Amino acid sequence: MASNNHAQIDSLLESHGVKVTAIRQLVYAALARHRRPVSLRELDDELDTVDRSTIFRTLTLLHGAHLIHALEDGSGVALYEVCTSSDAEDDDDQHMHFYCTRCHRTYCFRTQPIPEVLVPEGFAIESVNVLIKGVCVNCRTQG
Amino acid sequence: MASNNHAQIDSLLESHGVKVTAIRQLVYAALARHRRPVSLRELDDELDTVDRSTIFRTLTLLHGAHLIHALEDGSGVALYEVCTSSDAEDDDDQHMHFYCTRCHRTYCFRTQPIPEVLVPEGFAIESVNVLIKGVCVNCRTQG
DNA sequence: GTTTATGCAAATTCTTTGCAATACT
DNA sequence: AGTATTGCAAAGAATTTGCATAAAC
Repeated sequence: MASNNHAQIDSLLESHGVKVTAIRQLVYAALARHRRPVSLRELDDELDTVDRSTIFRTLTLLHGAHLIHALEDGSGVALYEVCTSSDAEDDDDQHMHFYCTRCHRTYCFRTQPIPEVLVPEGFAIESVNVLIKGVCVNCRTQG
Repeated sequence: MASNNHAQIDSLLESHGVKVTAIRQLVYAALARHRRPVSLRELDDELDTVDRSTIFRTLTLLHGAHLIHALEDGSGVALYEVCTSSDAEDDDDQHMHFYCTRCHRTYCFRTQPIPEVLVPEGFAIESVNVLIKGVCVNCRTQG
């Protein structure tokens, strides 16, 4: 279980050119605690000492520094998730996401790698997102 | 070029249990004209005789009837696109989308099929969306 | 005449920014 | 002092809903 401590987080931020502040530690740690994509609202509910706009700006900063990923699950809200690869420049820690249309929860499927995709000549790929929608196992057994 | 005429659209809607109205014909025809995902705003700009909330409700209806797909391109707005398979229940007309982070245009890549994905036991797949982000050929050559 | 569809207006939600105050170096 | 960060408030943008009118059956 690789729950980052603050020293680890500090060096991670610094190595990506992000100056360390208490709030940035908090936001990153909160993102790392979750093992799934979380929304700005969730983070704000969780970090009630920190203003939402500050969290938003922190997320934008971390995203620009390739420390976190941003994605959407089809519900219209942006979700954020820590990058797990050591060097996040190459987005090789991408994995699939599953959005349950019944309970509106988003799962990470890390068991299967994102397949290689081919694009026409001249197009440059920066990232690949795979979003599966359906009904999760909990909703199927309970529903 | 399979530009649906109104008779074709009518039977398509009816076969999916959607009652035909003039506005539904207009909305579906507009979606079919575009060969790419379009936003509610674009449709509203285009169909200036129709109210935006009516278009929204029509899109919701068509989506529920599996006549159109809904997707996001990472910009935060919902995009809609006609289903191309005859029987849209099985989403076998899914294709990849490419979002240019520079010009914010979304392309459809129909050349390569969506790869099969594996999900854990008990999860039911309804649809698979693949969103590639990067820089398109126009922006790369012009920029 | 009853049900359905539509337009208008406004509520809601989420994202983003301006600006003053605070903290840091 | 000067720069960067944060909080507060509010602007913007998109989605969604309530309700009255109009159309369809």
